[in-house]
Amino acid sequence: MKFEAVTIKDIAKALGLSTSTVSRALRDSYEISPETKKMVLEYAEKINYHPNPIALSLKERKSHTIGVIVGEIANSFFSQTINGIESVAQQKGYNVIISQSHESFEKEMRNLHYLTSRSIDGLLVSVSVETNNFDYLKDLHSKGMPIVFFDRIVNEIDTHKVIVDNYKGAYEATTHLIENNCRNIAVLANVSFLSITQERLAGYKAALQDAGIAYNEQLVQHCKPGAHLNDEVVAAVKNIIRMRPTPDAILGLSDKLTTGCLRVLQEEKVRIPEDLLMMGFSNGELTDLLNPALSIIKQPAFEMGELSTQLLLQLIESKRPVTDFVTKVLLPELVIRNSTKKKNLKVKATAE
Amino acid sequence: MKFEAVTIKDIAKALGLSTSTVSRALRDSYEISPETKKMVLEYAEKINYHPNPIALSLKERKSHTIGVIVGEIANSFFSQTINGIESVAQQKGYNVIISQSHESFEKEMRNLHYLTSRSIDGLLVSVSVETNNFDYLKDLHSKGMPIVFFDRIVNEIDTHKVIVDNYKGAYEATTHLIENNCRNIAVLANVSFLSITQERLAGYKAALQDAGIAYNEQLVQHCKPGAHLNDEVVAAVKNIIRMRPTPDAILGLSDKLTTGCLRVLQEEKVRIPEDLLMMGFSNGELTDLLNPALSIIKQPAFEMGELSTQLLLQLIESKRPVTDFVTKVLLPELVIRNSTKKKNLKVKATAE
DNA sequence: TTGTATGCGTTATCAG
DNA sequence: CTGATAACGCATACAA
Repeated sequence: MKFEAVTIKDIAKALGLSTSTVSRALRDSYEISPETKKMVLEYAEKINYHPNPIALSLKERKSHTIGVIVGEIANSFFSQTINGIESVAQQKGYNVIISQSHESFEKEMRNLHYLTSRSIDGLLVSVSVETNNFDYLKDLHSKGMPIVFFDRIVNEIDTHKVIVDNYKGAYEATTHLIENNCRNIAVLANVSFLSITQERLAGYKAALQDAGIAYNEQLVQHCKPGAHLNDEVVAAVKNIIRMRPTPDAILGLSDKLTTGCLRVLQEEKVRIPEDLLMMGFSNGELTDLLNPALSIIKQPAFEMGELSTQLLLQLIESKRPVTDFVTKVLLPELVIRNSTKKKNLKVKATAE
Repeated sequence: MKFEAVTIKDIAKALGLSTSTVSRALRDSYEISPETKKMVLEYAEKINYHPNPIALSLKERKSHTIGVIVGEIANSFFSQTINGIESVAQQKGYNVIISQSHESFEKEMRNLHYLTSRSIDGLLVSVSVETNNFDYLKDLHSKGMPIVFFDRIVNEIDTHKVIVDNYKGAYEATTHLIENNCRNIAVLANVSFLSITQERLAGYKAALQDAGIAYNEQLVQHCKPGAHLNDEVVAAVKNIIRMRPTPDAILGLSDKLTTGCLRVLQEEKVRIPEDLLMMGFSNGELTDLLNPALSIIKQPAFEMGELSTQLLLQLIESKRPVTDFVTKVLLPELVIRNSTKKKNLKVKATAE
């Protein structure tokens, strides 16, 4: 009464052939006569035969499954990335197991253990905001597990990486604010050991420098991730709006920070763009519904998912060990809205 | 050089035992001497043995994998549901394969075929907005595939179902609008064959009736799903705001419809609550950032995911065929904000 | 208490 | 061209 029962053996028995002949016929082997092939194929079709993927996995020592570690599915950036991952994976016959770190290092480790114990063929990783120790990943990688990092990468591990040009995104956003006469641009950042924090901060600094504005460390507020992120953001934004002289703009360096900031500003009745300008990294669908409209730096999340998966599958399926690892850099899209009082201009996202 | 190589055989060889003894020792069988057990367990631990889940699957004829079919991961409601699903599944040692219908019947069918060909143990389904034909699902179910429906259920198939009390949610929201002196309440609905549409519409009608307000069919705008949903919403909302007498409120019967409506209202410069009141079903995180704040009916998505998964695993693991199927009804949470000029009151979500 | 043999579904390696 | 057999890693019925 169990759901699937039809195997190669059934076909063999019904047709008076051996299992090997059937197997070969199904795989369209050259050593099978056209008539036999036709017969087998037709019968298989008729009784709706499908090879058992588990048996195949056991034989091939491949699970056709890749593991994905992200912060949170509910984060728009990640759900868009996952769309990209699934579209490529499914097309190539791979399963995807997603696990969320919820931005906790401990949970990330647990997931990593879980995934590797489930015999996955490869790993797609965006490390949690909290992750500061890469020993386990290093160990995994050195043992031969194919890994591709995306977005929040681990520089110390030599493998394929896919990132957004965070430097450029932050540089352009900052420049845009400067062109709108901002001189005191405050920054809301994550902890500084995260690759994306470093890159975005570097872009910010470079833009200031190129405009001849001195960098003021006081203006950069770091928020520790984790359960208390919200509190951290509240405190940070309050710090910013109480500074003297009052900053004339805020730059949010991540999705969560940007929306968190908006929330606080709204509560504190600070108006955009009347009281200050704001730009931020964000992939949320609703940001364009926010009033006042917020200018954002949007990441090509879907493309990032696609590209990472392509690279990973390539790694998995390559016969020889790969040594020439690449780092792909995607361009973010600057979406300028009326909050910065300029007419709309878009920079399309393209792969480099 | 492959990643995982250590098997029961390795342990057996190293310890001079047979594989069956090792297997039994690892499974803590009563017929193995304590000393042997200890020895095996310690050695297994030492060389970091993990049973090969694929071999187990082949043996047990179980993949320990469940398939999930949802509309879109990027939809907050679904991503929250998936969180619930994964938390239960992972805890019980099950993998989750997610596939998105993107609200297309054809894609849903493709995914269904894909999933069943991957030998999954059970299926968690929320049918796409477009799905009008349940033959394949019926067939699958009749062949013994454990299925649990959640949110958008298929009434004709007799199995466990988990839904939100859509009737009540819509009833209370409508009542709330009526208490705020609305008499002409327009509705933005999905196609009428969807279970959730029917239930929510029924709640709306009942609330009108209980308040002695005549039901006016003209006020209900149905939007066809799919690629042109956005256009449909634009047209529907324009219809609504051009009606005479102008409706004094709009009720959005789904997440997409609600945010879509807000978008159009904003473009058309219709203000909430000055020009009309609005309430809607929504699970988006950002809705509380919207200005003016929108009162919403929020679904207990996480709990729904947890509960559905528990029921499914129960179905999968039960020895005898199950016949006493249940339909669990969860309560939505009404979040009233200042857009409807009443003080905040919350109805907590609880399982029934 | 432990070992031997078998099978889960498939393919690869030999024989014929 | 086709068939028999072994193997993938594990659990278990049966023997010892």
